[in-house]
Amino acid sequence: MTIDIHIPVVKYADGVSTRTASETRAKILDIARELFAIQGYAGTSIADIATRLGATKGALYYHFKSKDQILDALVAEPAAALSLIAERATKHPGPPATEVLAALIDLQADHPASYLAVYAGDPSLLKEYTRRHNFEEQTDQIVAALAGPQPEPARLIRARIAVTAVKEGTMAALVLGHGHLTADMRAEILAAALGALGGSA
Amino acid sequence: MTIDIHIPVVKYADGVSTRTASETRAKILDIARELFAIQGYAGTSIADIATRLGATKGALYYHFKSKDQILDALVAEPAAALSLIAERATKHPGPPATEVLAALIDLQADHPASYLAVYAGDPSLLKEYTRRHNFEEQTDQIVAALAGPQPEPARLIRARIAVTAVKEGTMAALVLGHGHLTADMRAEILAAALGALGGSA
DNA sequence: GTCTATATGAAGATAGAC
DNA sequence: GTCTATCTTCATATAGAC
Repeated sequence: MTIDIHIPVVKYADGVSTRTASETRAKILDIARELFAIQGYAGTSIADIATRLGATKGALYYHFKSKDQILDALVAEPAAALSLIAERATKHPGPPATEVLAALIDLQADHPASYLAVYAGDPSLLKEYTRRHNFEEQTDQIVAALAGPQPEPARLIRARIAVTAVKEGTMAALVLGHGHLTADMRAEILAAALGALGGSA
Repeated sequence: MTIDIHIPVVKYADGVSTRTASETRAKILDIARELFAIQGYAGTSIADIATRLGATKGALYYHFKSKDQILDALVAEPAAALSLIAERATKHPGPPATEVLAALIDLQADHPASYLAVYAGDPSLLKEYTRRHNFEEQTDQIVAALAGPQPEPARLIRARIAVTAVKEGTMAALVLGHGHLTADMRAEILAAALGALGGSA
């Protein structure tokens, strides 16, 4: 899950040599992603991140104004993607389940660590983040779309299970595959989710 | 999810009338269960719990020596039950999947809120609690037992999805049913999980 | 059993030197 | 861009009166 980044030393006109701010920023986000996933958002301190960065809190605050901002930066991209999936799923009357579930798999595969931390359900993160964005509602929309119009409770449950299945399955597959998701695995996860969703689709 | 408890006023020989310690203790655990589930372990303070209790932190510390102890008390029972399921699943060479998954459903239905908080994967809680107990290993054992001997990666993934399916499905069903799990729903969840698990069982 | 008051420490955040 | 030093807030936990 850790990404090796080659850090170039940049020469400025005035002769100051240093790592670029954007490189450091990216590194901070990598560390935060991992720690939030392991310890949760509330369970991770700025000091934790700074230590792993090999720097001090002061340095970190040069790059981010607050802990919230780190979270925002981390979550922004996958949040937008999830929002798009929810929107599409809701718009069309009966979107093929296969399509929606596949989109969820690909979303998570594209943003493994941050998606994991966000979507895996860290309560402290959800609580903090829901003040501005809205994950649960988007998930609910996707579940509702999968369940179809006027669903029985049983159908709703199965839809929710299917969504969770792609989440857990993709996460597990990424772990087994050291960060890479094979086409075979993707198909397998999709099949399992559809198996859970059951009849009609 | 909140349980209405009738609080008896106890008359002691010396004339002191008060709520019994065990009643208050139980109430504290109820509140902690709920808050931990919503905000996470790290995201919930002793003050939060005391406020909801309508008492002060000092009073709370009379009943529990530390925040850790509240967690321990909360988790002890479902943890023991999960441990038993894992043990049984591992012992018998090829335990019927239906049996194992049903046991998981019933476990969660019997301990909804605390099981939810424990098992739903609050990272801060996991981190804190894994120092003494071991949930992930037990889950892994159950997954391995479901997958069978020398499983392909795909089979492992499906087994993990099946376990997650009963977790999520039961939780969703309990929410829909206001805390009660009907036999129909139980069967539906089991079917969905088996559908995700796929061939052979 | 519950209260008030307080000790102690950790965490988020800022100021200003280098 | 990074450091040290410091401020502030909030959390866990304790002490002792009632």
